[in-house]
Formats: sequence, C-alpha cells, structure tokens
Amino acid sequence: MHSPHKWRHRFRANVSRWTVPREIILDFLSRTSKHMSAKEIYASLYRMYPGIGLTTVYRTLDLLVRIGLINKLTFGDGPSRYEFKSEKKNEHHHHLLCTKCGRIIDYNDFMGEELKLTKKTEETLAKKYNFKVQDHNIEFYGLCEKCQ
Amino acid sequence: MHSPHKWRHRFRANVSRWTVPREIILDFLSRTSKHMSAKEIYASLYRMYPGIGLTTVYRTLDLLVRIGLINKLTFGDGPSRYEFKSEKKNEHHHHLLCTKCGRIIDYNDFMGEELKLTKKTEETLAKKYNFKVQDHNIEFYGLCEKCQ
DNA sequence: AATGGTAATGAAAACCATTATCATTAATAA
DNA sequence: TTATTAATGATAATGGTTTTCATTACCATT
Ligand SMILES: [Mn+2]
Ligand SMILES: [Mn+2]
Ligand SMILES: [Zn+2]
Ligand SMILES: [Zn+2]
Repeated sequence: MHSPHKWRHRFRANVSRWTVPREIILDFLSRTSKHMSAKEIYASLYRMYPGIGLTTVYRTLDLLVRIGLINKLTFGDGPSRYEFKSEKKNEHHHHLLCTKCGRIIDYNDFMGEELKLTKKTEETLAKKYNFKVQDHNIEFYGLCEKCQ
Repeated sequence: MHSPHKWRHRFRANVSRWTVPREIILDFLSRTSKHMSAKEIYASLYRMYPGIGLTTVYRTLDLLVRIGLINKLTFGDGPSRYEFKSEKKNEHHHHLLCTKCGRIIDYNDFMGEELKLTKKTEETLAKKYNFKVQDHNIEFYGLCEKCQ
C-alpha cells in the first residue's frame, strides 16, 4: 500500500508519516456516513485487518482531528464519535439527536440563516468578550420519528 | 432540615423524596454561577458536609437533570459539568469555550435572532424529518482574552 | 408520636472509554 | 541499504461514572 494517495500530502505537511493503518482508517471513514466510535471503527476493520490495534485507532483519530480531516463529536452519553469532514464547502452540517434511541440525523438546512447568525454573533462576541471564535457547534435534541 | 422549601414540590411530582443531601446539593448549585463537575461539587461540600458521598452527588445530579432543575454540559474534554437552570425566561444562555485554557463564558446576546433561527429550524425539521425538537445547544469554540 | 414499607445513601468494587508505557516494527531520508 | 526515529500494538494504568449491597432515613399510615 505505497501508492500515492490524495491525503498523503496532508500528513507530510503535519510531520506525520503515511502509514498503512492510517490509510486504512482514513479510507474507511471517508466511505461511511455514520458517526462511529473508536471501538466501532476498530471492530469494523478487524475482520479485514486484524493487525490494527485499538490504541492505533485512537491515536489515528486524534491525529486526523488535528489535521482537520475528521470531526470528533461528543454527545453527552457514551463514547466520542467521529465523522469524515467533507471538503465540499456546502456540506457543513449539524445534528438532530434523539434522546430516546440515540439516533443521529445530519441536516444542512438553514445554513444561510445560520451563517448570518453565527457571523453576527462572532463579531459582537469578539468585541464584547475579546473572544476569537474559531468554530461553532449547534445541535437539536428531541424525539425521532420512531420514538415519539 | 425539614422546613418547606421552594423545590420540594418538584421532587414530589417526580416520585422522589426530599432528602438532606439533595437539598444541600441543589441549594449549592443555585448559589453559584460556575460550571462544576461532580467531583468539584463534592469537594466544595465536603468541608461543611463530609457525610455526603460522591456517589450521592452523581445520583442527585442525574435526578436534578431529569427533573429539569439543572443542565448537564458535556464539552469534549474532561468530566461533565453542571449548572443551575434559572427559572427566568430571559436568562437562557449559551457558551463560549476557550480551546486553550478551558474557560467557559456565558453569553445571552442575540437570543432574539437565535430564537428566530431555532424556531424556524425546529418547524421545518419537524416536517422534513418528522423530528420533534425538545431542546437545543449552541456553543462557540475559540480563544479567550488571555489565550490569544 | 410510633410503625413499616421502601427509596435513598455511602463505601467499595466494578465498569468502560481513553491514555501511558515500552519493546518492536516500519516509514523516510541519506 | 542503512540509520534514524516515528508509529505500532500488547498491556497496564488512569479517571470518570455506575453498580452493588448493607444500612439509613423519608414519609404515608396508623
Ligand atoms: Mn454528521
Ligand atoms: Mn452556563
Ligand atoms: Zn429515536
Ligand atoms: Zn483561554
């Protein structure tokens, strides 16, 4: 697995080596739309690649977050979950979380309005609290179709 | 500690008993504006009430969240934090989180605009995904005054 | 006020996600 | 090819939270 790959340069730029486990994990995440925990990723990969340890999954996920290729999602219950971050600018999205069954729904409606609100908020909060906003997170809690 | 208290009926309504540890913990939270972890609450109470166990703090916090008297905040790093939920309608607020030092800043600017956005979002998402929104959370990540 | 049924408590152990350790392996530059 | 050193993976350790279980204390009913 030494073929040139579209993400290889991102690792170089971050003084990190392009390794087999990293490619496998990143490739796996890029092909799923699920929000998976480290253990779930480990288990999914185990059948095909039993050599990859859970520790390496954790370390790789941490690196991918630092590099900016994936998002780490921490909802109140259970383990952290991860999702591939699409490079397409219009695929920025947030989540609906079912408080009963735990279902996670992506949505990207209202991104225009949201951008307007967040931009305005960021500017004013920067002045008022001298706080430099880098990112934001919005989530809605409630009951999904099946659970209400 | 058997005096009638303004929160006592909330416990009754939830088939829960009004106990000394519960009153102490709730009273403590209602008097601080900090966002504290279970262990921090336990430690704060220990001097005056060394009889209250950490387990009871966890259980009481869980109950208070269920009853709706406090909020549980789970930022990615470290333990969950808790804050008293003000009964005043205009004190709904969100958080600015410093990614460097962990500082948490409350803000309640733009609540008008926010309400407009969230209401609109809730309505449309209810139709589109048949999802019944109960609550929402917004947070901004960045660098606080001291850390930039 | 006394009683009894049962929820709540607290100490300890268990649980579980995540991180640290360390000997071994493998990616990269020379 | 070789040397350097980052990355890996098995294992142990960590730390927040939950479970267990014997004891205590609410509180509805006498
Ligand atoms: Mn998503
Ligand atoms: Mn707050
Ligand atoms: Zn559901
Ligand atoms: Zn800071």
